[in-house]
Amino acid sequence: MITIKDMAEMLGISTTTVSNVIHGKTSEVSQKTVERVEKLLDKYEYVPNISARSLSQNSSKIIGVALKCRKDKYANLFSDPFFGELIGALEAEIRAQGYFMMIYTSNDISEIIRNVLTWNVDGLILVGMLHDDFIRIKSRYKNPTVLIDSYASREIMNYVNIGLEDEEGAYEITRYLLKMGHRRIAFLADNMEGVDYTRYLGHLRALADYGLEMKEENLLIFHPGTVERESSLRELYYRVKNYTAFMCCSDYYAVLLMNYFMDRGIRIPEDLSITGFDNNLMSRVVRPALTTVRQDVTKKGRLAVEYLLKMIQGTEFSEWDVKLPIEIVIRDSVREIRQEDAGDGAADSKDVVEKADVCGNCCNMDEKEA
Amino acid sequence: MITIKDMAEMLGISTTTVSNVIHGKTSEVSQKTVERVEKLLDKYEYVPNISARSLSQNSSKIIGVALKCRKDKYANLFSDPFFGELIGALEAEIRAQGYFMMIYTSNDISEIIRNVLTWNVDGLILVGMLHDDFIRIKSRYKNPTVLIDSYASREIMNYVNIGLEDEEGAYEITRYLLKMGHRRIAFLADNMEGVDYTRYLGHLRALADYGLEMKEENLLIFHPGTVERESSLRELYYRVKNYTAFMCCSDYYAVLLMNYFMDRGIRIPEDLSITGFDNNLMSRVVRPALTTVRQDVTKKGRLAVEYLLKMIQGTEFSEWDVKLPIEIVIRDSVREIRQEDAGDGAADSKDVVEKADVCGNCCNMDEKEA
DNA sequence: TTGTATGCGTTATCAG
DNA sequence: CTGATAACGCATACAA
Repeated sequence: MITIKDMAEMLGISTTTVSNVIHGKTSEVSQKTVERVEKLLDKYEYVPNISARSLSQNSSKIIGVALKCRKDKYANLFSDPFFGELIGALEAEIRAQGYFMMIYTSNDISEIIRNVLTWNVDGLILVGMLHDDFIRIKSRYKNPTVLIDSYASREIMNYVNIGLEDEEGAYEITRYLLKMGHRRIAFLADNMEGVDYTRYLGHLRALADYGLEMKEENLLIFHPGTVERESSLRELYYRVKNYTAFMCCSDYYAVLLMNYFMDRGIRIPEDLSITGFDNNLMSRVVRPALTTVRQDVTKKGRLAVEYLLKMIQGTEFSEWDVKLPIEIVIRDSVREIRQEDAGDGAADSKDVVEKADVCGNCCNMDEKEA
Repeated sequence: MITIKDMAEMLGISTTTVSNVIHGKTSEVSQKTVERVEKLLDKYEYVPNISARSLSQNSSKIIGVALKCRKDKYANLFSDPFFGELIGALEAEIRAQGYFMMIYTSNDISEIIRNVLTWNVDGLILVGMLHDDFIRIKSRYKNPTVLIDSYASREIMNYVNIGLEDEEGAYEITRYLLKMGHRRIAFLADNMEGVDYTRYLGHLRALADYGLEMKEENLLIFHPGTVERESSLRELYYRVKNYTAFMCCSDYYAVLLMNYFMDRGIRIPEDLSITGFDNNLMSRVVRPALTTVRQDVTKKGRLAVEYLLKMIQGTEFSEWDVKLPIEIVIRDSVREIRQEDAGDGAADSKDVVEKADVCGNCCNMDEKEA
């Protein structure tokens, strides 16, 4: 590892000159010197030491990406293809802009804060944070920050969020279910804050349009990492006859349920309709293909990086709330039911046969490692 | 951001003493001073500056993870859940060990080298590199390096690879297909080097056991990123009647093909059997569930980090080649055919109906961004 | 056109 | 027990 100092000594010139050549401040340097330096640069394949540069410039060229994983410690967050896609998009864009990406996944906000400060990252992207988390981080970390999929309240300064028309998406897909004749619809989420809560509001609005109220027994909340448990799935299975449709807050859950139910003889969509949210790889690959809400994850990632860099370069957004459009993707997981059927919905689900589970691993995915 | 110097000044003591307290070298410091320093540490929530530490220690606490993506520039590598799982496992383990992870995905080896050197990473994990790439990297980067899923030749020093019983896996699953009566088996891979080539060898060995030879038309190679193209899929579709089974080198491809074929009326496994490799999320979620080769991705990641840290701590492995065991997972994507049927295999595939593609996005996933 | 000097935050050596 | 000082590699203000 050759350094600027080494080369300066070799050529009998000062480090300043070498540095100037490296940074193309060639107007200040004689042509001869430039050539001599460049020859060495090339010969020894000089690579700058970022730590040193960070220290002297007080800028690290790192973009931190922090994901709060509310799951168990050992669960693998990236099992959900949504996160895989998002991380991939972020990485590509960050690199394309000449920055470096450092990921932190933790359920401990102080750990995230420590990491971000210790690396002196130039900017921070927070995924799926709740209001309080954001406040805590901002109280210690002063550099530009962009949120993805967060719903922090408006009082905060420098609030930039790249989100989705969540309310609209939930509204539209609920309306679709209603239009298809469904009346007893279960709403499944893993929390009642942020994104999921907003989707819940959209769900309510659609119901209201049809003069319906949300019944308590239709609201199914399973904390993150618990839906995958056999006990939860079994519970849902026993309650399935109460509904004609499940509306899930992610494709991940929808696909999980769909397979669990199908493996036990419930026909989708004949006995039960089901919808997802995200339009990720699995929703397209599963059969029957999942009716869901499309979002452009790649664009989400790219926009987040774009805004962040603008902020790093000095642009001030005192408040900015991007909501990417959604789109309903109708595939094959929802059936139309005539209104007179609606009353007894999955009535024929009494025929359900307890079948061997050919998908054992699938249901316990996240428990494997624990 | 308070620094050691700041605190030293406040207390009227030297930075050395503060540093000693921070690192628990408390035997050298009086009890009083320790307390005074700790109070400040706490009050100002001191966080060390890693750049400075890197510089003075010549050790960055960073583990680099480099993925060579041979796909198009804009393709998202993490679409394949295998990589998502692997990255998740690596991240968790690296963090648990008190290190930081920095990811580079690039098809340009020099770029990877530059990044690794510029950050002075303490250790490097290379995923899916070929022999030449490894040599190039090692010629410039001298710190510990662990390979994942590589097949570099044995002459190299400090060669540590965490791999799989690839040959065995391919052998077993091919034998299974043969046992089920299949004789006209297509072998689908995206290259003929490294992992895929080893799997090919296993495939050949199984065929030989049955006194069969590999026919040229049974070897299907599609370069990375090209299988997803409509044209490739269509080509495969037209050739499908020549085979009774497809053996794919990844679940990703298997699932891709399976859905494309099914959407066009080919019944799986009745008309065509299909197998994968990895046992990732999709293989479990798809229907018919995919018969495949199981590997423990989480363990792969954990082992890689484990070995790397041992090397960083000074253990010398002059050569080490871990091959994790595989296991055939029999699900529903392969049917048994009587030997007399084998001759005309997918004969009834002449009934195939060209159906609307309900899975439009799926096939062009990677082209969306291009 | 080139060089000198200084600072960034931390750790380590060695002397008091 | 404590402190002064140098060193890590780079960039920059200021001199020459």
